[in-house]
Amino acid sequence: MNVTIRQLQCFVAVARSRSFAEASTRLHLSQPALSIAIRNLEEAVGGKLLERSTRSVALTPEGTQFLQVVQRLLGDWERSLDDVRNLFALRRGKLDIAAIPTFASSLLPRILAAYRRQFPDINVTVHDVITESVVEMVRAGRAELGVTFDPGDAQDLAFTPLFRDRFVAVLPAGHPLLQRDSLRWRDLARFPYITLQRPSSIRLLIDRMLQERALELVPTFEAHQLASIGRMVSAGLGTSVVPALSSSQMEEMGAVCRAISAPVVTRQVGVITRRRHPLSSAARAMTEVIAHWREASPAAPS
Amino acid sequence: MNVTIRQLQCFVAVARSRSFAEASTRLHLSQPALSIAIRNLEEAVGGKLLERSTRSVALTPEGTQFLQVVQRLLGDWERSLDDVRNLFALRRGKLDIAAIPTFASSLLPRILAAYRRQFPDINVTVHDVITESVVEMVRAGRAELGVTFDPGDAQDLAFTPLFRDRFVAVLPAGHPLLQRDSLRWRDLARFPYITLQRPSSIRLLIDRMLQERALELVPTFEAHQLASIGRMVSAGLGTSVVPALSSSQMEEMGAVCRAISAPVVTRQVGVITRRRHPLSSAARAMTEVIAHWREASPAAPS
DNA sequence: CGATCTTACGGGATTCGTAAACATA
DNA sequence: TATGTTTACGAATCCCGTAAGATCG
Repeated sequence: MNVTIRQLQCFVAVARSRSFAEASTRLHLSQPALSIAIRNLEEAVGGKLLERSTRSVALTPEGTQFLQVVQRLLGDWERSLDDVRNLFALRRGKLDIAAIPTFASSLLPRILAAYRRQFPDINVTVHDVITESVVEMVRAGRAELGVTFDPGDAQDLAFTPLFRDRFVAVLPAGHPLLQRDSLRWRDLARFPYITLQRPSSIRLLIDRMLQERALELVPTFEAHQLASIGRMVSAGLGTSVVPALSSSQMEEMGAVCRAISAPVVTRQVGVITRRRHPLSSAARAMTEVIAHWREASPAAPS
Repeated sequence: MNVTIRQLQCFVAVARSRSFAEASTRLHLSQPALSIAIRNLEEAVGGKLLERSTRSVALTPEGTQFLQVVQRLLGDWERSLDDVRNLFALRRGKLDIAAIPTFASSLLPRILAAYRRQFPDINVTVHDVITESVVEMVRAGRAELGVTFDPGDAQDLAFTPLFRDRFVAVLPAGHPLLQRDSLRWRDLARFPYITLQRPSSIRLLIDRMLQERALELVPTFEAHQLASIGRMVSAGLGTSVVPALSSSQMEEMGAVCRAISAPVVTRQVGVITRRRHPLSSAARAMTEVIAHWREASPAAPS
């Protein structure tokens, strides 16, 4: 004795047109089928909702009251169904992405533009935060996708590699080392060295590498932001090493970047998501846009 | 591709227990049937609502949002269904009755008591108003039932007779006419006569009768209310003629009633309802209580 | 008598339950 | 391997449409 949404729609249609015949055509249903639908509904609610003679159809008082609430319910239902369908059809929705600043300010804008072209009605929020915060936000579910370095040991996170980001030297314009196309780490040791403060993940990575190779670069200046470093370098305070992702940002500030060989230090950049937490359609679409972009430019960073 | 209320209940059950197996027992359904129900629902909304592996069931972001609205919708639906069922089962509801004051203050209270014993949760409002207002209120739908005289010519009203109400003479205690058990109209002509003011329907009925019989009763006093007449009579100001329905009221005030013969003047009292406007269950139950009461006391008024 | 709702009945689709296959921790 | 979901399939149920019947204006 289960009531069906269709039965409610039938009831509303008959109540509105005050005629079984007219309502049945409007519902694309035969008259007898409509009769039975109403009968079953009345059986389910325990009484007559419509008083019908061969020449007239009238709502009972109970039917009048029921009609009000059913109309509201059906309206709510239609709207809800539409909402969730729009969500799946990517005609609506929102997406939170956390990304390290170097990525957020270099490659991400173009990806966002492509995404927006394809899904103009999805609201994307970018959180450009430090590596640790990217991981934390994805873990907490405050961002569905995160772009950062391989977290490696995280059991609850899935990592999809995008590319390897190399470290490059940054030098002020006119610096003597710029005579050469390619530098080695030890070349930098002869000049004042500017670096990010701990506990930046970039700083940690470089320190660990230097220690392993028994190299030494004594920081003369330290800063929090890559932008600050770029300004300090271009002001001639010294040299630095930054991810290639940020080289265009550096050069905008008047500094010059050079690849470093011997050894080539890279870090794996990719997309992290929560394991056992399915993605929204909007997020899945974003991963696909990213994958497509990655495919189109395999050697992504300059 | 029609969504069923059952499917929504299935979805909520699975989402709550995060297990198809547990939900299926709770829904009194086999596991496969539940699987298929969810699959069909997902097909209808256009995407996955639940991400399921053999060891875990998790809501997708769209599923999470959908769950919220579906829970609210189902709650509203259950409540609405309960409401209308209670209405039909006479466990809730309201009923407006319009009745002429003579009936409202004499026989109606006992009927209301019987009704309330049987349906204690139905809220009954009694409108004791003059005859014309009874008809008007029923016509306007402000009262489902009306107790009054036979309206006769009304096309849009149905009249169910209850009993014939006779007119009786009212006299002060110790009045000479009280020597006799039964009076005639012309006996009253020798005494001061108190009557209701026009256009009371009682007054009109009596006037018409008197005119037809070529009798004459000149009013010495006129009043609006039967209660006033009772007081005036018991104060010895004169005699009057009132419906037998109000005789107990008269006698409470110290007046004495006597039947009038030659001729016996009666009026048909009954229940009026709107034609082509079905009654609520509460109103139908009231008509049945009234009919039952009528059957139990065929010669209702004293 | 005519328009309209209801009942009767056969066909088709949907849904259900049992049993087997499948997948992951 | 063991638990839990999905697929396969036969059976029951439900729903629909056509045709005949009933009823009120």
